[in-house]
Amino acid sequence: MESKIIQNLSVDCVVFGYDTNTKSLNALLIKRYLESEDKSEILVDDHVLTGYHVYQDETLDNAATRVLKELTGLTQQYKKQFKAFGDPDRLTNAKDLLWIENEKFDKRTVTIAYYFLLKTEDVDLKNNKYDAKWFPVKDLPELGFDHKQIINEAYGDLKTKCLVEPIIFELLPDKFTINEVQDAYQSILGIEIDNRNFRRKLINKKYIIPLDEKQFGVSKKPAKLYMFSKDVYEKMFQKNYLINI
Amino acid sequence: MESKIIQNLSVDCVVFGYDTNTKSLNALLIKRYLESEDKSEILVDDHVLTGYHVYQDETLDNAATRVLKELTGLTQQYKKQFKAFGDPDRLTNAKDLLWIENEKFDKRTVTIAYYFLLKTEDVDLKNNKYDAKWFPVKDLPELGFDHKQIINEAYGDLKTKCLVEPIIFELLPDKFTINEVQDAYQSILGIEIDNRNFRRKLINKKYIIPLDEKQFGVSKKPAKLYMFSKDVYEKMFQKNYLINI
DNA sequence: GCAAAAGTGTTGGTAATACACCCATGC
DNA sequence: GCATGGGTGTATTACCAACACTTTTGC
Repeated sequence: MESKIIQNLSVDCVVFGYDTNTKSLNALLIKRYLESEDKSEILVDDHVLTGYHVYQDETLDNAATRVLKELTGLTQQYKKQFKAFGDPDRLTNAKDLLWIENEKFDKRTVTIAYYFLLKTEDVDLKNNKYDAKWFPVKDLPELGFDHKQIINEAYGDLKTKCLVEPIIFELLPDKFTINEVQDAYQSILGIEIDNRNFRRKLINKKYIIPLDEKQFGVSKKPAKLYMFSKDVYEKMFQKNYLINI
Repeated sequence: MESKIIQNLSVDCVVFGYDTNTKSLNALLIKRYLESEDKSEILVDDHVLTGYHVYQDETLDNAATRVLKELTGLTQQYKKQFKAFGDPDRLTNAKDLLWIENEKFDKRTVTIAYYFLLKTEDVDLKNNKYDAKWFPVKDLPELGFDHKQIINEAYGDLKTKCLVEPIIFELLPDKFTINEVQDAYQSILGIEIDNRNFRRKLINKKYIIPLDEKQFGVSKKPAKLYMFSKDVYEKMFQKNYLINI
């Protein structure tokens, strides 16, 4: 027995994928395309986030996880519910109205927005049934609904959060070099960091574990690899209560 | 013409009020009371957050502001939308079901939860039409629905946020003493802070403005008063990008 | 004059910043 | 052997943490 969907409630997923090679934070978007009935005219041709209605018997978190799995096959990624978007006019520009009419959902739909953190390379886009593609967060295409706003707010939340929580490691491979971490911070925050100071700071953390391994297959001097220990991190931060206003 | 409500969507407001005298962070709760038809039996007698359904033509933020105004008369308080709660079973314990039947709203209602920060003394509870009362966050009464969870998550968010943003001043009067700030931090975070270090730290901030005024009407040595300048604060923090993981 | 809370200084350690060159490797 | 990115050290300054007594006031 299929469960029914809640007409006026959806989840939307901002899927952030970081690409270590291009040093770019990307968002995964799907195509929205609609022709007129006689196919003479393109009515809608832009991109949107993946999302879907919430089922009657489903939690919000599960709905988001389901949508992510449907899109990427992945299930265990870092997930955060970061905001609900529910303005009465959030779906009411001309293209959106056409689309809604076609898809038959409620003009006043509230969406619970999540973002996911993962590595671009973890998603196989070949044969993706939604024709999903990565777009740099700093160079987004035309977006339907209020999805540009949703992505930008998610990005803002991510920037704030990565200053105080070690979520940068969700965006990097399990084994990484110090410079890769630095590049990720620089790219995401749009700042420059002094390499010597950054190395010292990171290497001194007990939860940054040096490995007896180096990169291979790189065309220059291979760098030492490290990993992040969530266990060590969490044990340390029973205490950390530093007021920093 | 009255606008229609959205049956399965509500906002709930965690109204935090800090009491400078008792040094207690409180939440404002209203009574939920229901008798059986013959009045022989009390069916429901506990407390809940204030909340209400969202109207069709209303933003989520406006719904929350409306609910706060209805309850307290206040309109300009610090407000944060912090999470949506939408588990299918969030309103399904026995008392909640009785209540829902009586009030005729949807068992599967998603609520967008906000918290507000203000001073206990700003709210006049005399003649409050909802019979609202303050309860210390650390000593909550029996609560209906999932409202204990909502309050606790709001409190958690507040604790995190007051470490990195100057929202503590939303909870204090415009003119405050250094010790009042310290007391507020200690009470909210449940920590002890060294008074000398704390004073030095705070007084050195350019956005903590010393006033040519002292307390009066206190029964011991009156303390110097300060105020917080949001303008100065915001001008400073164009830059502050310190990674602190 | 006394109870209560306000207010005050120093030291040692830790962490942030600023800054420029050598090194190891693959090709 | 050379181009590329990896890796290194020091001095200065700023902030944090620990710690106990004196001062001012209202009563």
